[in-house]
Amino acid sequence: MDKQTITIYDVAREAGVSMATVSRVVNGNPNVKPTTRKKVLDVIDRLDYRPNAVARGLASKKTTTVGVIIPDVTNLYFSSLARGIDDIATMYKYNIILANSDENEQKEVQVLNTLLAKQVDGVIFMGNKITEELRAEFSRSRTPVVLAGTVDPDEQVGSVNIDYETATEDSVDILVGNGHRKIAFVSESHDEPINGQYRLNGYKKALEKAAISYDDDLVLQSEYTYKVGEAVFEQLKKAGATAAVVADDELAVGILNAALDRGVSIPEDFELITSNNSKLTAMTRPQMSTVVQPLYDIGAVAMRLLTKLMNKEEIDEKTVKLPYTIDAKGTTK
Amino acid sequence: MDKQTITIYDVAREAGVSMATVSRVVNGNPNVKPTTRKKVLDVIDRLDYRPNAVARGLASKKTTTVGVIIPDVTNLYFSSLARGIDDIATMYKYNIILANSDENEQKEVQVLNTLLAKQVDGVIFMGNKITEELRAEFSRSRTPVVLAGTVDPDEQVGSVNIDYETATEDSVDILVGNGHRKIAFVSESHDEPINGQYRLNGYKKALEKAAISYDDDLVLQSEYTYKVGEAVFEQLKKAGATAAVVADDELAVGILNAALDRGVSIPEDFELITSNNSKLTAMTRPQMSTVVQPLYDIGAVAMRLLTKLMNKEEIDEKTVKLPYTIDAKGTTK
DNA sequence: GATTTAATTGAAAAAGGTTACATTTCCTGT
DNA sequence: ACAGGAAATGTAACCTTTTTCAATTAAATC
Repeated sequence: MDKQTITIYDVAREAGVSMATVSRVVNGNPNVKPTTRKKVLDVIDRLDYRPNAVARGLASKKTTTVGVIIPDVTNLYFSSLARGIDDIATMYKYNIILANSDENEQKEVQVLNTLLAKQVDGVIFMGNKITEELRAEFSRSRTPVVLAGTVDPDEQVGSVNIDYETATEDSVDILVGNGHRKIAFVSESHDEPINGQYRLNGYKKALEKAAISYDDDLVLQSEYTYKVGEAVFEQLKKAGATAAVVADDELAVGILNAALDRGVSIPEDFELITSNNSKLTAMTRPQMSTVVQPLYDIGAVAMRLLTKLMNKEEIDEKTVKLPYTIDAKGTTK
Repeated sequence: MDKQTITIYDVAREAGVSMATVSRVVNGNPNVKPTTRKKVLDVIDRLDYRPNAVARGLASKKTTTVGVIIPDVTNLYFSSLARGIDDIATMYKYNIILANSDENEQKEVQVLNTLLAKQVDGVIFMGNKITEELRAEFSRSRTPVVLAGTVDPDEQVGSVNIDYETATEDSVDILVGNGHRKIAFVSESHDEPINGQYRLNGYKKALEKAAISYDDDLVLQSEYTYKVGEAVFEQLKKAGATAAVVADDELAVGILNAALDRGVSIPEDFELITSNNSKLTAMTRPQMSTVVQPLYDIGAVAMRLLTKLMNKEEIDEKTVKLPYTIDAKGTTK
């Protein structure tokens, strides 16, 4: 019934040339006489021929599609990265297959496998921990992978991020400078190197510099959601914290609001620095002081790096660290 | 060098059967003798064979991939829909190609075309206005399309949304009930039927019921971003508005903060009802009163509807309206 | 044990392109 | 006018599956 899809054969026949020639003009191959090109182009236009990307992908072994594994599109941190990724992907004529993983290791592996089955030309992974299984899949397939906003201590694959350690150190420095001695550090699980290794290290270093002894009660592991803010704030108060560095904006807003709802003045009674500079940080009152990560750029650069990898271009540095700043807004003095 | 990709041929040879048989066991076709199945399965396991989805797509004319056109992943309204879409897609073994359109008509058409070229089995479109060109592409291709959070007055394609007209009417009713006579309506362009037709109608109806005459100065068209909130609020004050119904959460937060920053008490001096119930509405102080749209569900139901369409199942109703409620929180009395 | 009938399996034709290689056409110089 | 090389075009193999249809094998019937 819908046999009306017209193929390269039809064009070739109508134009009186071989399909190879049609293929050439479609792909912009210069080895075609201008008059022939015009003739073919006219037929393509008349027949409204649209090349079948699947067939093309099979024949050329390139799908111009990259897989993007994201914990949750609904999280502004990740969606900002994703936006950067997609824009650059579009610029280089790639499409994005986006898959939510919920940071669930099983889902991650499964999703990666279906992406590879679909023959994506590359993969951008956002998450936190690179499990052994994941790493194994990465190297088993010859498909290039770039991590965005994610670190792999082993540096096996490409990655783009910031220096989380010094960013956290800088944040704590500010709070120390404002006179705090009971500074909390709130992040997701320390199993994730980005938290348990880099950020925590930065936190410890800053404490050390200030000769403040490390207090386990001030280091909290919590999921990154708005609603746990209340509970976290309670814990912070119980531990006697007077300031906190928080690794996620949404969580930070939860903590901020929990404080405000309890009549705590911010930044007078409690100071807060968050880590991502997603849109949210400007939307609270007071506005949140934050590490300014170039979110969009992290995504964009990751995608750009991936294009190079897919092109087998020479790469000077597989791991790129983008600069960050710290924007002291309303939640710090 | 990477000729190590093993195909169905390799499996067939190793297992001593034809590729047809391998294909059958891979696809769970019951017409295979159990012993043969086991034999093939063993080889598949040993060789770690993974079917090539592209070849499969070419042969079967099904890619188990759907295209999703989204204005901006970074907007919580849309990303919430997207999350619903992806979850249901995953449930039905589909993947999502996500493409940002920026609500740019040209981009929309272009993106749709590349999605169709990639032979997606279906398309979910989020946007606002369905241009003629877009509609033409929709019907030219035989690919099923479902609109999510988007209306097509012509109801040519499937769509899932809420009743924007009554939702807006209800919102205005509340403000009227609170004694307001100068109620503003702020949305994006009225060229989009969802605003210019449905919401505006609801707004007018409510005014009429309350015998309030329509005042053009109280009806603003603005882009949906946080940063224009300031300017919009200024306009609202100038027009003498004492309350507003806003069609987008991010914009509403902008307006709210602009008011607060100017020392306007909310809801005492100014009331505000927003429209999407994205996460944001809970994050402001005061929390925003809002139309509660089942965002995730709109996406989920849209995707579910699309699976039916792709399956050529009988559909009772191509247009589904999900229920909404109104949650009067802190920005209304 | 011969026939039917049903269950398995295989051969080969798609599916719609790309591309290496062969062939033909076109120029240029002599 | 013709060799020689470049440019343009065509031929056909290939990419990896699915799927139709025919062929084979096994099971069932009397």
